[in-house]
Amino acid sequence: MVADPPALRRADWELPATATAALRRPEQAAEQLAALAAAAEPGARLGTKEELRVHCGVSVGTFNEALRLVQARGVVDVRPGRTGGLFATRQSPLVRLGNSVLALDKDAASVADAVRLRDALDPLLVEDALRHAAPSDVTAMRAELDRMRTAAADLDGIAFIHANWALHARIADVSPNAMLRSFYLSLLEIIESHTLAVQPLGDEPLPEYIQSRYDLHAALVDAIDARDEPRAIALIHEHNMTAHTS
Amino acid sequence: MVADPPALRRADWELPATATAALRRPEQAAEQLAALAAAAEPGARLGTKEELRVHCGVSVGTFNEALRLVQARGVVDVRPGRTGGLFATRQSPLVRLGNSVLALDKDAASVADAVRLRDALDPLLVEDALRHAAPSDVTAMRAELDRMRTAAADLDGIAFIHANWALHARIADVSPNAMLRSFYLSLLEIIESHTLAVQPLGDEPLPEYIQSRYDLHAALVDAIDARDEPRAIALIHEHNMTAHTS
DNA sequence: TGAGCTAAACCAGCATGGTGATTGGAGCGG
DNA sequence: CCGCTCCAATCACCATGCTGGTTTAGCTCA
Repeated sequence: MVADPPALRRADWELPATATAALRRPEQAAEQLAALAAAAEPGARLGTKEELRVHCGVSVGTFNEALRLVQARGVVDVRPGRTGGLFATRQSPLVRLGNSVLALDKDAASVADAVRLRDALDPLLVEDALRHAAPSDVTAMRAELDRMRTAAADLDGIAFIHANWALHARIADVSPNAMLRSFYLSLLEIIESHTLAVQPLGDEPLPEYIQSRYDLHAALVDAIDARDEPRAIALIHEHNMTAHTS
Repeated sequence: MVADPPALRRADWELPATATAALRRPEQAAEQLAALAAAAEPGARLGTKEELRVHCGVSVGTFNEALRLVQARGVVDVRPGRTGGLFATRQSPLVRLGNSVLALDKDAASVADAVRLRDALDPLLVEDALRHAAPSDVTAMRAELDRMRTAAADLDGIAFIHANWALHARIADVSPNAMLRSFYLSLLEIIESHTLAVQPLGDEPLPEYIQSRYDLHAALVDAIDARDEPRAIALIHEHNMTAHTS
């Protein structure tokens, strides 16, 4: 039995360039660890750091980096002491959701998809706003409404749509559902980062379109303020039927 | 000017136990880096590894771990070469979404919230299924439907609801919208991990309730198969008005 | 038997020093 | 002026060895 010699030079560890590209060693090791953890029962002991480090074939520092990554992903748990080591963690669905979103390809987030999702979630947020909006929340909404009105008067489409998003964000802020809030706000960001200006649906002239959008949102905030649920729901549906931003 | 001495012993680096708890040094350093990156313009050079390592007051290994973390979060970018170093990155909304979900408190995912979200997304998935379902997809759906029927015949509520979820997952699989798919499937997982059995709405006896749920889903798959959009939409709305699982 | 101590096996940091790749500027010859 | 080579800065790994905390198996002893 020969102890394998230390990998002092790069050639000793750098595997053939084919298909290795772009993935650094810590990430490779992290993948191995994640695979190990996924294959094991939750709570199972995977081994000591040293054992697994050797198994991954990396140095201490690199292994610590890999470990930190999988730990951040909530896939493994490290425990000290005599019976310590690495343990597979039961992955909560929420963590899986986070990771699956992170794993999503960058261009997987088409704006059209995001808009569609946002439209589906809008009614929920309006519902929540109806139920939970405090006076201060409504005040914040009206402030954004003012910005929209100013932008509409200036015919500044860019400012208008930004104020519009801000209003929707204010509405979302009211929801007690953290998941919904977080997701909706991110959708808004996705849309915002790809959208340049307002654009009416069909042939309606822009000033009239902006004005009608403003009126609709003002009515929505009024309905929320008045706790007029049917009206608010109707308005948000109209909102999503007539909007078109690109 | 005195060069500060090496921190050879633990007392040299371990700051007073108050308020430090639970956050390891690599995470602390990662926070510092993230703050730096957030304060800077996207693309700005934050400094060399060595400079920032000293700024964070940690050792090389620890700093590398911190670096790997913020890199995984996509907030910084490390570049080699003479003009290399750390650079602030423009964080994509999708990455922010992923991180915000990961940051969500574990108990933030109440089942009720998840159910509400799922119900809001169901119509979108049915729409997508109507548009994109291939014959093989429908076959898969019918297989789950069979499992539901068997479970219904056995009056096995557990098996029934699992088959039901599997059917919904099949429907979701058809959607070309990766974000929607991913999110919906995770919601299903959240619900699944907290739900024990079917429970009818109101006083309807269980066998009849299960039968009616089966009929509804069977009709839905038929409508998808027949590309009968109005009917499918109507069914999914009925689905979400009458369901109650806990 | 049971309470208490010891020591082994872990992990978390630290420091130092080395090889090799990547990058861009500086200098030089044609 | 252009292209070439060379070099300094910087990163990505590697190896080794140290201090000190935590956990528990196992032993001792009343």
